[in-house]
Amino acid sequence: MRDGLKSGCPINLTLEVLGDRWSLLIIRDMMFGNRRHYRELLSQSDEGISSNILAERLKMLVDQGIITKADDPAHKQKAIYSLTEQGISLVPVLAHMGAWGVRFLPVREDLAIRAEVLASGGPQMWAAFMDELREQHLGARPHAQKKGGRSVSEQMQAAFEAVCASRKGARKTKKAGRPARP
Amino acid sequence: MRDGLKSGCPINLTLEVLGDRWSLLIIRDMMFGNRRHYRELLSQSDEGISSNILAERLKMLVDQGIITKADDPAHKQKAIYSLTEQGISLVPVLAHMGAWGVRFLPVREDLAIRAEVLASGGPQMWAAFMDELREQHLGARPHAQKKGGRSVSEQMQAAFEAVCASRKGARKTKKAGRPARP
DNA sequence: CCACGTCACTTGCTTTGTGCAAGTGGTTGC
DNA sequence: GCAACCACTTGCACAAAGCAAGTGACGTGG
Repeated sequence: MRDGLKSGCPINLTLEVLGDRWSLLIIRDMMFGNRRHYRELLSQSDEGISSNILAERLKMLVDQGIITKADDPAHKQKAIYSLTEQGISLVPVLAHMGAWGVRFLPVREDLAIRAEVLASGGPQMWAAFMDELREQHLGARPHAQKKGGRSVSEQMQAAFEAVCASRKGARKTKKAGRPARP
Repeated sequence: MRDGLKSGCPINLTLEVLGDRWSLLIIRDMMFGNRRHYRELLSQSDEGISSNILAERLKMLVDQGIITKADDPAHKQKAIYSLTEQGISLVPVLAHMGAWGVRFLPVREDLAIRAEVLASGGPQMWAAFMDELREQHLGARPHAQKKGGRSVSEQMQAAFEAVCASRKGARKTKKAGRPARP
């Protein structure tokens, strides 16, 4: 079953590519954490991926056309991994998975805030975020106005820091006037 | 990995529940193929799940609150599995995964048509489909008008049969389309 | 009322995949 | 020149997947 496909069903094929414990976490880190190097993905991962698994998955994701690998011009032994359009197209999938996790699973508040922001922003915000990713990963030109001058990543980051601050201050005013999820 | 959570990130938690090769396929069959019994899930699966894996995953999905198990009143030795609201909430995730697969992977035309219909219908159609699932699985009352009198499952089924018919023109039916119960 | 098929699983065993620790050879900064 | 760093690779233990066969409760026809 290495390349022997169990069936041509789109959901099955998607699962054969991404249906393991690590691939989507790597993509998540590249998308939301802006990790572009092997070492960053290895040591800044919240879940502690091991080096052989990371190497194998990166290779597989490159083979599948979900990411690309390029030399870092600033550092000969480093490689830069970038999302392709195919990888960027996973934003809605990850957004929905995050929203589902936030709603039904015991998530940690600070780690959930990005998913909440993204979920509450809806498809419009996802599209804006995908444009930002195209800029960062594909070198595309920005073609959409940023709402209020803040990028989606900045909004997520700000919300994250706000939650961290309010957690630290135990009983601080909640700054976000963001609509709570249903 | 047994119960030890790697992190409280919503995407990671979702993957710990659903990030294996079979769970989402079982849910897909329950959603789109209306398989409600162990035997149906076992023998009508396109991918050929084995009995022990199916039994284990069903137990896990029940534990996670994604499905429920009940006695079949018509047949004492049968059990009926139903999606919970938590399971039904996976419709958008599956819809996006299907759409992604259709766009980027070598799907088989006839198996992809349902995903295409659902993707083109957008969030509105997903909501309608979720209402139909609430009827079938939770015994909820229909509370939305069906567009043109056709349910979403009927629309998907009709599109599937249309594709099968046009393929049959080219000689043979490979994988006989088994009609899902309406 | 009993033989036989069906039901939802279990069990035993082999094959495959995953995860950790340690190691590799090349590169960079001092 | 050499220690630290880089992206991996190797070896080995263990967990999960897969297959075949088995289990006992149940249902059905004669």
